[in-house]
Amino acid sequence: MSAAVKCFQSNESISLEKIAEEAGVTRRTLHRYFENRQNLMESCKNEMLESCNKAMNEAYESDDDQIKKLRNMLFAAIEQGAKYSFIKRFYENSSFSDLESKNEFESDNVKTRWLKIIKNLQNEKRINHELTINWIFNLFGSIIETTIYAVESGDVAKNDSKKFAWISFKGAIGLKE
Amino acid sequence: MSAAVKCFQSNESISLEKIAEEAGVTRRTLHRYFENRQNLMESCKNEMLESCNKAMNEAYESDDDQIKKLRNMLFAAIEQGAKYSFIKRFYENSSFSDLESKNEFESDNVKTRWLKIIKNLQNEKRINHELTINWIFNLFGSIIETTIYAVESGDVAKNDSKKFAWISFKGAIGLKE
DNA sequence: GCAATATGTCACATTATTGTGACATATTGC
DNA sequence: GCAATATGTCACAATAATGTGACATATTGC
Repeated sequence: MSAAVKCFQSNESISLEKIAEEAGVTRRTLHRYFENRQNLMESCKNEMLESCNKAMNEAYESDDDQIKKLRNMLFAAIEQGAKYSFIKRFYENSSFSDLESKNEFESDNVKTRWLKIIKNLQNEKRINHELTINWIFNLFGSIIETTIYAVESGDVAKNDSKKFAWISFKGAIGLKE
Repeated sequence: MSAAVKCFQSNESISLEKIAEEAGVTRRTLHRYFENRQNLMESCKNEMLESCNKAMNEAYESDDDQIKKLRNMLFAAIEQGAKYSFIKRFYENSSFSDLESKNEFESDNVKTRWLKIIKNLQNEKRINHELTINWIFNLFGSIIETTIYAVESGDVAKNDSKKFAWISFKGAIGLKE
């Protein structure tokens, strides 16, 4: 599955042959574990979603301070790397949209927690009042993806990446610490 | 070509049949103008690149103030919409990478101008000194794409979008006006 | 209206991908 | 070591996408 996620990253309609090769098995073996492409994607989705949710929930619970919760959720998502990118594209890309949606409950839980933080900060006038929550949500995801891409492509040193992401996200929403 | 760009947006390996349908012609007609998929992509790339370069160069020249130049370049890119997204993915996505690279000179010109602004602002200590130029470059592209996506998906009102993008980009790089 | 050009329709060969069956060969657990 | 399980190899059918030729039908420019 991680081979598949890696492959889907580069090209969403990559052949199963390539995925099998990346995984170090034959296509025949791949077919033994996953009936078809749809099924493989579904499995990847469920696995990666679970992993992302777990990481972000742990990040949420890692601290009592709201801003540290938020920062740690950002860091957790970045650390998920390809898994996060896969899930993100899943929920916004039409070509993935013919798959069923399970695990929504858990995912909603993460999103609900995240939204609660942002709403609180907004009420406390600690973030720019001109921006909408929807915008901030998109921005959050976008900065995560940018960070993952920047590290993966070698544009930015891995050590710097999380720091940069947090500085930029804070600034982008005008967060006063 | 605009039909193709629109289609490639949703799914990079969409069938030529679908593209023809979107364009309101037969696949046979599509084949009369473009030898093959590669050729169609190449043509799209050249057309969209020219359009983006033109818009961003005009934006650069639209004002004498550096910050307004930068802001207008951001706005111009956002207005390019699908064209910009296509070009952006072109230069970062491996699945596009088997195409030739023409028009690089013009593109470099835009990038050179953009970099000059950022370097100046950095020298004048008007942007966050912790961030690298590479990071800022990635961020710039990322905020543009987020904006285009947010408008297209209806998450953010078209009127607000450019304002949000500028507020967020300014904040993300710590720009002091 | 007529010639030139553009597009549509249909048929066809080619190719890549997919999914599966049958059987051989590794690999594992005990 | 031996049985059970996992994987590999090969063959094959089914499908979808692609590119092209031949000819019919619109559409355009003058």
